[in-house]
Amino acid sequence: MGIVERKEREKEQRRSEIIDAAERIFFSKGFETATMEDVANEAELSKATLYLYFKSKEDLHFGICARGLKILLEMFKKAVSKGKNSFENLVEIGKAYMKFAQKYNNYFKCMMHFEIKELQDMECNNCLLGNIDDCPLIFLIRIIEQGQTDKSVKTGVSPEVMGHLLWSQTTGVLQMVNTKKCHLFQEKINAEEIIKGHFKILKSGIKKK
Amino acid sequence: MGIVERKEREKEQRRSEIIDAAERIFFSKGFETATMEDVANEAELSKATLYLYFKSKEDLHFGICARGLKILLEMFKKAVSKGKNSFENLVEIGKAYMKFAQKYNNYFKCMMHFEIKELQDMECNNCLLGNIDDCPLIFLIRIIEQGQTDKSVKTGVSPEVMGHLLWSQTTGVLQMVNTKKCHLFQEKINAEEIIKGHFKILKSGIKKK
DNA sequence: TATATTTACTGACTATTAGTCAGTTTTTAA
DNA sequence: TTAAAAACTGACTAATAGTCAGTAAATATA
Repeated sequence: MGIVERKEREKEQRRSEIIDAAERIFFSKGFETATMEDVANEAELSKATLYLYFKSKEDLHFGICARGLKILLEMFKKAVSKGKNSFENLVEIGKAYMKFAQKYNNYFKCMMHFEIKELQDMECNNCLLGNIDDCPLIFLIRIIEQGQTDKSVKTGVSPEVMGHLLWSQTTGVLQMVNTKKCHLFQEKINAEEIIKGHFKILKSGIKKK
Repeated sequence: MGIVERKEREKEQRRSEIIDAAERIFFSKGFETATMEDVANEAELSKATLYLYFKSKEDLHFGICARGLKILLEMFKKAVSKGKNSFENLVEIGKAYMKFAQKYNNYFKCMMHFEIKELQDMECNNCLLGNIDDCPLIFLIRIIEQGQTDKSVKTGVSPEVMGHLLWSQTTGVLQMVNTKKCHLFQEKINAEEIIKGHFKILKSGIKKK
């Protein structure tokens, strides 16, 4: 009977509408300041209803992050069709991550904010990435594997280690650029320049030849 | 009259005792979970008294961070006496940061946690580093300047940009290693290896020659 | 069609905690 | 000895995450 399916669809729909509302509220007011009551009003539901769909504010926060990760993974997938070889694909992935942090900077901030929190409820106690099967980091590692196979990427560091490194280094840079704008302005440093420099360093290192 | 000086000393002392108590509580219970009441009990003062010394929980949190930054700067200063030239000093500074994040991982976490928060009270709305005159990042930039002068460090990227980059890249890596232990274990990756790889990449880049 | 059951939802509640303030105690000055 | 200033606190408020008993709506059953 199709009623069960329809109900499931509607349930998923509600869940999605709540995340929509949460995004509008969280993105405009900030995660700390926004309240579940705010989200409930925005979603035209009672607060208690939110708790039928999300077990905590944290869980709702994670719901938004999951969307962000999905977008990011799609961008990574598109990026790898651009390069001539795996090394260039890595560069493209880097650019994609950069673009994501700019274009979807609300999602990016959301994810950073979630990562650093002392999580209470989540099974996997400390890792956003670990909660998503098909995650950008795993995808990145696969490309590095390919690159080491087709000899376009340096060996000597395992794909897992290199993947975690590129990911965390780039995340660190984007975090600085995205969340510390005022500091950069004080120092009269331009975000573009930072990111250009990041790729430059990653490619050729800091020691003068 | 020495009474004024003594009073000032005692006031500073109290402030310091409160931070001591806050560290014990925050480090053991976590920043979110720990309450001002907990800190007050630990400091054997009333909660209201805490607010005579710190204008908010955030401000107290910042008090702990400031201690961490002070320790880190001292470690940076010690580190630069080790290398033969400025390039090697940079490597030593990197190692020092790494050691700091391990040995004083409570302070490190505290600082990361503070950085990501949506700050309300602080004058400089978004930057921990901007609140400290004599900060590790500025120190790092000075060493890069020296390195570019004595030709041991590559030019082409300004000291400010390179400093921000090395800082944020390394922070990103340490953040991953320090706050996502469980994820690393799942992937069977060792923290040492990550950090070794980080320096390797920073020095020579990722592209196979 | 009438009734029972399951599902979706909510108003009113509790518990917790950051931050405040009027007032007390202690120390210093006159 | 008394007045003034400084250090401190108990008892409070306001805000908000999370709960729960109960209502309303949709679906299944007879």
